[in-house]
Amino acid sequence: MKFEAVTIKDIAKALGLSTSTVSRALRDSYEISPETKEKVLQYARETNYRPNPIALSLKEKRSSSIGVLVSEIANSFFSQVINGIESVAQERGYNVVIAQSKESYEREVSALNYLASRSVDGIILSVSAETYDFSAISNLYNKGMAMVGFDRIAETLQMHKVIVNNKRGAYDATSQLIKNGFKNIACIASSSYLSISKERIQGYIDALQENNIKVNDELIAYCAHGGMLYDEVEVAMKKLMSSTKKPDAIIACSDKITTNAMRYCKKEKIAIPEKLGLIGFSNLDLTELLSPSLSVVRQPAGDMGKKAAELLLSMIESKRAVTEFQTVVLPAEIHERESSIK
Amino acid sequence: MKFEAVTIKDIAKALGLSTSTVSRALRDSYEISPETKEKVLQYARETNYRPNPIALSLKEKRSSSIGVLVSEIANSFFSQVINGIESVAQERGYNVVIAQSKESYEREVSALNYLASRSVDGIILSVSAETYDFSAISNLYNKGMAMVGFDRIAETLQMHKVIVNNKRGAYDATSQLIKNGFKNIACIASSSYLSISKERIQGYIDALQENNIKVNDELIAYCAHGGMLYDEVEVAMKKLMSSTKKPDAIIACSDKITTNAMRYCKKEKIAIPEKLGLIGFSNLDLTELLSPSLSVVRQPAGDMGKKAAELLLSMIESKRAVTEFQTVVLPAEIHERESSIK
DNA sequence: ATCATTCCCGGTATCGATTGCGTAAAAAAT
DNA sequence: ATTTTTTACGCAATCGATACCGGGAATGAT
Repeated sequence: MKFEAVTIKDIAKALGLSTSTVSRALRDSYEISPETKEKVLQYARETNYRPNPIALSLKEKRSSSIGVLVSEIANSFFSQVINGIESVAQERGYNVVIAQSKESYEREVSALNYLASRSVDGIILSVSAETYDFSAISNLYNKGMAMVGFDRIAETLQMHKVIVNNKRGAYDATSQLIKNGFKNIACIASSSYLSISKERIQGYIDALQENNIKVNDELIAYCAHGGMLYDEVEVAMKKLMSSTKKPDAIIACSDKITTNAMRYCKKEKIAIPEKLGLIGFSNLDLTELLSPSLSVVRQPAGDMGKKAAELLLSMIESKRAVTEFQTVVLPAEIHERESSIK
Repeated sequence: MKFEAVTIKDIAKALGLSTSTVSRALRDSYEISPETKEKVLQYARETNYRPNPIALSLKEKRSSSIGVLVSEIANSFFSQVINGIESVAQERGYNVVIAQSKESYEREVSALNYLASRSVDGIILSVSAETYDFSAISNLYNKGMAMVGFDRIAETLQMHKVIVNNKRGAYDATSQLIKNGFKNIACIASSSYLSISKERIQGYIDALQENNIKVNDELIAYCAHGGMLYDEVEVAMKKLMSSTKKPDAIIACSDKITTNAMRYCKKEKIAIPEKLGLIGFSNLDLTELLSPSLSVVRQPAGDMGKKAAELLLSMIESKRAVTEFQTVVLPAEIHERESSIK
């Protein structure tokens, strides 16, 4: 048995009316007599009639759905963002279609094409760690697809963006390590291509310079896959820990990097914070239960998702082309716990 | 500017052919001459033609999309399940539409109607903690909507189901606490309505009885919202800790309950495992970094999602009605760490 | 040269809902 | 009683793609 919904045609046939009359009755048109309206409405209620959204989409050339492209759903930050997006979308009658890039440029491009070919009305995306060529995105964008970027954004593209104050977050985190007596602070970032990496590293550098600490390139490491793989974080940690001036603290620039760095320390029995201070960007909601409790820079992920969805829907629903682009910058929260206090 | 894709009509007009010819050429019909085919295919490639899935959906009466209904996306277990579902769906040309119940029966029903009205071809769902009336689900199911349940299933409904061996998982976890010398073991479960609660409690009881420990109802607590709210877990913990025979260990039956119980202990300075042993169901991927490292029963969430998606797609794509229903039971993994070892 | 067959392709209905236009019947105006 | 207006509804096109049916032209057969 196949799921078959009641159509306007069924109602028309049952009541001996034409489909146009039924349609107009349902939309409460003045051209329909009160008695006919009542009959139609009652029958529609009884049969639990719902307009077929696919037929509507075809007619209206819009699908009332938005695509979300992230590197990985099973990542607390992204799932919190999706949570925010979904709440706004649901409220406004849109559904959310999700796709993952798994930090692969290739998968990102195919996911974009997939979403476009699935006729979503707009796309909210955070680029993969491998992405430095934004032409696939800009092509789609230039064809008129509504798009909003968040977190990892394509800097060169003119579009609405939702980010946190990454530089400030990293600056505050680094300053805090300095204030707590750490002298030789290293930084592990995601892929060097990413906007967030650049901004966070800049915040780190600014804090060092403001405290008259020389910036040492040897103490900056990158993870090409955004820390998704434990191994790349281990490599980065090994490199840092074997540098000529061994660091006494680390600022980690993403969720996965932070936790994988912690894993490495546990494995190598490096005491945190005694031997190595640690603070990292993270949206896990139990960092205070870690051992030691973890100091984090937290992004307001839910709010970011909500804001991105609102921007996208306003673009989709605006009559004329959008020419002014907003970059919404939300504040990052710092939670100082044990891991960054000597 | 609105996103406008190339249609079959555009191709027909450009090449001076009819839409039917173009359609057939694209589908490589024998009725079309090789020259015409080549012209059409080339033009389609140049213009990056993609068939409009909405038009196809309307014609074929299927949308090539599946709905997923979970209580909360931002929950590691569910996001891992969705991850698995998405990987299978993507591969088979389906997209995934997500909806959340937030543990509310009302939201669950409206989300179900929403998904059905959005013309998904099938639904994968895990019921909310509030749900004990499965009529909304069975109504939809009886109308012919393909559905697969996972984790929290509707026991009375005849449908494909994917679960873990909950009884065994809880049995093993409890046995382990007993083996480690805990004498007075309490259990905190989700809502008493849920299949998983019943099964896990049964596993707990079986383990106690097998070890000749009297089951004490005072030591079984429930969380109506599945532990989603910290407060309900705190209430449960307080109740347990003030019972006549104060427990020396706890088995927690969901992700949120486990971590919130740990939060409570931290807040109340109850030493784990010295004062209170703890083991819980959880799919967080950093439980080994917690303080103390947390003993968990872990569900193979990704595999559950994959299996559920495969079952659903086979249902959707099968010609005839499905009459034999599978219940796939995957093993739960036990990870013994510090929190359950005295 | 005439008829039949094959090859290629176009016309049109269909899916469900909306909407501009046309129109019969009833009501109102003259 | 005739004309005009209003009421209340149906017809048909539309959105994009597919598929059944039908038909013109070229080829082959007789």
